[in-house]
Amino acid sequence: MHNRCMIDQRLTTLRVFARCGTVGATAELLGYSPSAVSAQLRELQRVLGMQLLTKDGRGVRLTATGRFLVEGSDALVAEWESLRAAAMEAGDQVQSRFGLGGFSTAAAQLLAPLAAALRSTRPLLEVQVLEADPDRCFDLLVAERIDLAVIVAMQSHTYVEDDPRFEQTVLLDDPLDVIIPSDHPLASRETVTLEELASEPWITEAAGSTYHSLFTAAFTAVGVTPRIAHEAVEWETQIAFVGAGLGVGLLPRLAPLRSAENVVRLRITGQGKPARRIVAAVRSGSIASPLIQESLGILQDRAHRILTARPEDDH
Amino acid sequence: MHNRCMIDQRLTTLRVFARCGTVGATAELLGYSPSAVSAQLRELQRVLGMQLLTKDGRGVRLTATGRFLVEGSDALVAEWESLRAAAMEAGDQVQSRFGLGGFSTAAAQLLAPLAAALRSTRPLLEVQVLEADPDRCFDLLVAERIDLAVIVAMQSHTYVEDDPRFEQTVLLDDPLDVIIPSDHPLASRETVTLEELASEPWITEAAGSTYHSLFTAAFTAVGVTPRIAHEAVEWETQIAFVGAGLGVGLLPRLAPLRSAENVVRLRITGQGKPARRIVAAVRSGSIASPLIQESLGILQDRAHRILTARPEDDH
DNA sequence: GATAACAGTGCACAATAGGTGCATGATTGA
DNA sequence: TCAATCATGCACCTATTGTGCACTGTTATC
Repeated sequence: MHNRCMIDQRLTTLRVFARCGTVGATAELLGYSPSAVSAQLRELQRVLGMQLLTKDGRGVRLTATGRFLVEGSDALVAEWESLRAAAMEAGDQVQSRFGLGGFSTAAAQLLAPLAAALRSTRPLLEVQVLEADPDRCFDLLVAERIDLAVIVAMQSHTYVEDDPRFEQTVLLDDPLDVIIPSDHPLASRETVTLEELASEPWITEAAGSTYHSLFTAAFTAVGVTPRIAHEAVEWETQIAFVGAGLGVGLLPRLAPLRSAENVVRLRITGQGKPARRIVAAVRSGSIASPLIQESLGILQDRAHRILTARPEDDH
Repeated sequence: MHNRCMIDQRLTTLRVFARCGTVGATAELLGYSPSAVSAQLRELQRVLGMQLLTKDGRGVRLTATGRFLVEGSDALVAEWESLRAAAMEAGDQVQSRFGLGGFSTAAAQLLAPLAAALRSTRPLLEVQVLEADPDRCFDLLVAERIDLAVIVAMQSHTYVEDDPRFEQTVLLDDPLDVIIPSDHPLASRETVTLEELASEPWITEAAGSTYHSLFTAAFTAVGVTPRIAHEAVEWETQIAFVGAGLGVGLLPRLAPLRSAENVVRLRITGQGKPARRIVAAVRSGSIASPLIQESLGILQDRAHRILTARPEDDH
């Protein structure tokens, strides 16, 4: 795998390790074997004459020096990205490989169209789309496997909003709609408020999942405590539950209802208009790249079109 | 040759090429064969998807993009150097290899003592000294063959004083002394002025050489036009000429007279006290490194001792 | 204008850096 | 105590990368 980055692969490996914490996970992310990662890190220490790692239980851990180096290298990587982007623009050059990453609905609704659009505007570009959850997207960005990620803005243990390694752009606030069985009394309505559904049995994701906190936030915003009846992992499952009359649920507008039987989607009105914020993330420095800029434009255009589409247009 | 730099070798090659202008010279400087350099540059272009070089006559030349990339990479390299230096300090680590470069007298009078001092204070450090003229020293710095260079501050075609790639520290102003035959009427004097020697036949380096401009500058400062009788390339030759009674000459204090027969060294007094400025140069960013700092200290100490030594102490 | 010198590149071949897979050792939790 | 989890060392292998030489195109010299 040829590296188009000018920063030594071993340093990149160290940076990925800093995110992953274990040699094994680092290897998996970079597409190496654990021994290769181990050897790379050992070699890096030898070459730099620094001790970067120490044994820690059955694993290894960064030393203070190692952490220092990783943190300092953020600026280095950003500098390179920015230089490459500027050189691209200055020379009117074409990028050859472009990696995109995003979580399920984003991949389907935003990245797939983007890839298609880029294929027509830049036939020479080799676009690769990887479906991955937000956390992994950041890992993939650091590992240089992808160049642009579409994620749900949400704090998680491995990610903070103002991480200097990434630059982020808001694409859209994806509103949450309500899905209810088509034989529900409110099914003929155009819109509904959360208060009106306060006593319904709700279907949501498992507590602790990424979207669960979004779910609870939506209700606390309007001062309602929903009764959680069922849990589902995928939207399809949740839709099926609703279709079976087990309860009602929240579905992001981006998630398509497709030809789901017995389920209708209603927009939420009232003070609490829950939404999930969807942002694009790139490595710091690369945002000025023309390819990134074009991609962000296409994504935002697509996002706008989705937001302004009529509720029935579910495809 | 393991690279302790985290910047891709191919980019370093491009940077060296930018200084050398030809593939062959680049290869020589980096210790590669021309084909290897050619292949590296081709590969770099492929990987980055940029055209960096164009044919130019029987050689190749950087494109605008290439120049842009090289210039931009200066900051990148400096950033890395600075990061490495900081990590070294933070982790109290020992550097393993340390390359020194300098022109003849500097190598003998300053670098050799420095290397000796470092060998005792840091036994693990592998010190390498390369004698090279100032121009080549800068090439060697860029090529990462050396880490510190001692040069005579003087404009030349490939070097400008405020090159962002280098950081420079004045070590000493090496005064030029006069050397005259010991049977010369003025030989018993302690000091002399240039005016007193205005009518003597002078021995200097060939016109166009690095030191010739220094020579003429010394005389124009006091409004005297010397009569140049002979030309020599090495100090030893010049001293022999003076010893043979062919004329008088200027000799930097750093250059030792050793056991030269029939020659005495006199200090110059009066308004025109010619000197050559000797500076240490390092890659930008690395100046904060403890090793560099220690070395600069030793060099300056040594320089001070040379300046304050009595004139007779010539060894 | 012929010819020699020079600069860069392509190709066959060789060296070696670097990756894989497995076995091993060390540590933690059940 | 045993199984699970991690890192690492080793033997082996791959493929990246460098070398040497031949070849082409360009410039300078006579």
